Amino acid sequence: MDYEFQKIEEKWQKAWKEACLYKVDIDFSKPKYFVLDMFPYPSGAGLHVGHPLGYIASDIYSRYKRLKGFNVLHPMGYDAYGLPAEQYAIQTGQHPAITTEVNIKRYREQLDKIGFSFDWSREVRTCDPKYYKWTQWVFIQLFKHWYNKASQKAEAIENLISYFEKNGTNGIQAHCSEEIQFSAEEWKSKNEKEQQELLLNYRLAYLADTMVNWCPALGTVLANDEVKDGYSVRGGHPVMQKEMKQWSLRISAYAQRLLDGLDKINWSDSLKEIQKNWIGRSEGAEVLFDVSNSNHKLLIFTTRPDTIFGATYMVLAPEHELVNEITTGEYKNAVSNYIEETQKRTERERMADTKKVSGQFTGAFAFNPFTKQNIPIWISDYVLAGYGTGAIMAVPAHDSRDYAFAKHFNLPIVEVISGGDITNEAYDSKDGIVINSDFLNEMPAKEAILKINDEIEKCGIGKRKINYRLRDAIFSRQRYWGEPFPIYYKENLPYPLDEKKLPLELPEIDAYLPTEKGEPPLGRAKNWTTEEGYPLELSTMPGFAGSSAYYLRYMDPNNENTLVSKEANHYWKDVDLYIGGAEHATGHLIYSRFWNKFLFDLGIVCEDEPFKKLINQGMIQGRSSFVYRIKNTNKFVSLNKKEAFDTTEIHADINCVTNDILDIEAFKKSNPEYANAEFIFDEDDKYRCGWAVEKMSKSMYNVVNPDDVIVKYGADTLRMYEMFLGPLELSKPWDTNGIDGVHKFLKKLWRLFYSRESIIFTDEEPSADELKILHKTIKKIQEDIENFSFNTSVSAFMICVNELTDLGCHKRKILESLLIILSPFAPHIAEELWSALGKKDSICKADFPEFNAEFLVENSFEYPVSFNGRLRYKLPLALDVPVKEIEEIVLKHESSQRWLEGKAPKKIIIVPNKIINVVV
RNA sequence: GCGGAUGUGGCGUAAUUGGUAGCCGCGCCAGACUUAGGAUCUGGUACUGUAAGGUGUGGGGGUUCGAGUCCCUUCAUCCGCACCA
Repeated sequence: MDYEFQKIEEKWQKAWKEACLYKVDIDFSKPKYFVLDMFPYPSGAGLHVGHPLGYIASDIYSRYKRLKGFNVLHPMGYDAYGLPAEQYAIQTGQHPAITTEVNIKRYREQLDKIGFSFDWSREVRTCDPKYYKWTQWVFIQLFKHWYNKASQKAEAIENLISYFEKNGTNGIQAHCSEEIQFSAEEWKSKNEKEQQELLLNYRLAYLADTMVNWCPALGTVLANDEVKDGYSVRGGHPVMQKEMKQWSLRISAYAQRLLDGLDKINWSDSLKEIQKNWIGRSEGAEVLFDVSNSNHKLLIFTTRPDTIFGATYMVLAPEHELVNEITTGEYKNAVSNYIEETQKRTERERMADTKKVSGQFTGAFAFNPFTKQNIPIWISDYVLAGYGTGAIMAVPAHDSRDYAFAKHFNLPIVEVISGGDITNEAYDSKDGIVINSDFLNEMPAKEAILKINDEIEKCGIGKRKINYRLRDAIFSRQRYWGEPFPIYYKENLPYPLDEKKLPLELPEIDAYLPTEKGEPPLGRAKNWTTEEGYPLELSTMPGFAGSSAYYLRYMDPNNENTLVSKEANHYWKDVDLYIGGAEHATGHLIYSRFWNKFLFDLGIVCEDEPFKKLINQGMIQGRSSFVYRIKNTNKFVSLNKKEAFDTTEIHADINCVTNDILDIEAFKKSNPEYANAEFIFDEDDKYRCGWAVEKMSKSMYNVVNPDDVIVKYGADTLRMYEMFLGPLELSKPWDTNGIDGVHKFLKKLWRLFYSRESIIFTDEEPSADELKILHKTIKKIQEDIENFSFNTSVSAFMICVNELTDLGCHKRKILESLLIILSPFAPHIAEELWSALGKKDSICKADFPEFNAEFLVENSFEYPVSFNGRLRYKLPLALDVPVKEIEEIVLKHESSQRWLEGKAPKKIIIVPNKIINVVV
């Protein structure tokens, strides 16, 4: 009887589906466990072998947890809105919903073949109105709430309104776009429109003019994390800065909580670090500088108030609102020229030459409140409008950027912290003693910061301030294929739709392009208004909208009355294990933490962090193969001989290559260009290819499709080989050649149950050796799974099966346990052999075997005996030999004589049951 | 520039957390069986040397009886951020 994986896998996949084996419900008799995968965007290319890596790992863990008695929620769905489907629609006229449907179907087929234990009854799709109803609903809640810094949580906008009615802004601690002040009377005297406008300053979802990353080629706005080096991440189109009225989410209100929350969650250090940097907290002070001969004051932010005596000039961002007002007559032209020039430069150009110093004096001076000196005010694009206050006090002696600027424009440099050599470079460090600074002199810099902050606050010229780099998230996209905003406009002001009207469904349009007026595609929709005739918002939501709360929807996917019921949320609580790629560090993973915290404030969810533990799986890279064509010929030379020729390296399709040997016939057929190719072979008449590890992609001809692997080796082999490749978190190249080893292992396992003719297991009692092998493996597998070290589990299984084969063990008591611990990794073969043992119920319902340490007890130990740390021979001894006696045995041992050379040893180290080391 | 991660055979990797470096698998070499096969099985395989031995975990230094593991330093690769005051 042979291992017919195709038949077996088909049979059990069907049986599991019919039995709804993986369907879960709330069950208070069992502890819950929620294992989540980052749901895929169903692209047209289908899955390649790298995509399921994380899914396999999470599936193994889910299956393991079930065997351990947990009620495991392990759902899957699709992040179905997105640019590629829309780009495809623009090109072909095909509705993106159709493309998406087709792609989802293909993904599902591929996923099903791998034998995952997903509860598909809970599937979500972000483009499904039943699903995005709740995305829209959360948006309305964000619109209807503001952030109270006093209570540190989101509160209903009605509370803010009644506060304004009583006190105006007096004493309010609200997170807002702009600090504004008005009295209760002023508030009450405003009309509806004016009040609504003011409220946008506080709402957590608000409409405002913002500088956005505009991508003309895609016709839309992009979030910061969707732009890299001035180009769009998707498509690589140029991105420019543009001011537009856009929806934003006030995520900055949650900056501190997002930072604090990182300490409570079990994520990798690198990922936490990325989020910390992205949030970018910095502690400092805001200080007001008077502009000389004027009533204007300049507010600056600094993290080094201790160096204020060294502030010899000031710099404003070119976009700073006071630039025009303070610039003196004779400098007006020069200043406006400079501003014009910086605006012309794209973001990318600005980043490309950060070393180039540029700036312009405004003619104005500011008064340094401590040195009592008038210092010149400059503008320069090295100061960013979007950070802090858009203005700085420049301390050239202790800030490298200020230093470069001062040197370039010949501005004074005054040393105020000792420890560096400011004739050469700025001394940026906080290690040093304050000098030239009046009452701060002789203090360590760190101490001086506290002292000067007190002084600044005492004088009323400023206050301590914490700044965050985290910007509010721009939430509008001028696109078709996304969630419509549940917003209509009355007198040009936004109002939320009645929640009972949700979902607001995406309308049909005649073309997936902007209108002639330059409106977004929804401008083409007919009757895109409320029943009363008010126009609806034309933008749609961005990609991260639908993924921000999907894990909550899985808890209660069909609930039509609420996002997630209290009952479901209190049972499933949060995601215990989340597996996905690190590329979402500053996008999805920060937005969904924000949404979750907001929903937590509203009492809708009971945990304030959504993902307790998170693992980033590494990327699977491609292993490309190369052939070497001699220039100007159609002749290819083998790797070993290529040095003698002038060659061009060309990607060969990896389907034509086995163990780096080129299949000549297949290669000739792979491209008409090669049909008549000639070859220079190695001595053994083989053509050897070169290789390199590269991204897996069509253009490199190195894509491996899981379907092909499954046809040839089966899903169980694929699953185990993906794990066998190496540690989950690491990137590693895929090399199909290695898969044989794993496949052979499964065949060898099969041989423990079946001979060529028949089933051969026995009911004999297991021997001590067999029990030892089994329990050693149980222990190892359990530890490995809990540490997510799946690669070492696979080799432990191989060792176990090798050893049992050597002992000729076919005993039921051993094999049963082995199958259970293997079943998370290779569920099909485990289920098949389980039923062959006569079991009626699925192996998924078995209990993970208890490890029993008694079976591992040894009665002797083979000591490695070292001389000066070098292993020389081995000495088997009983476990209970006393140290004193071991010493004697070692010294008398004939092998020792050679290394002692007649001398007495200086020292003998004996670690019982570990090692013996003789120091000579 | 700042922050994070990773460096071990020809390749993917392992090492009980300071105690026998190279487990498991690929590849390679040799052999067995055989309708010579991309099947199966057996043995070998870090480097060097005929051998005894010597060398060896990116490089250099240190702590220790003992270091892949700890400390200092340096190099390389990858990832993130980047004029963030």
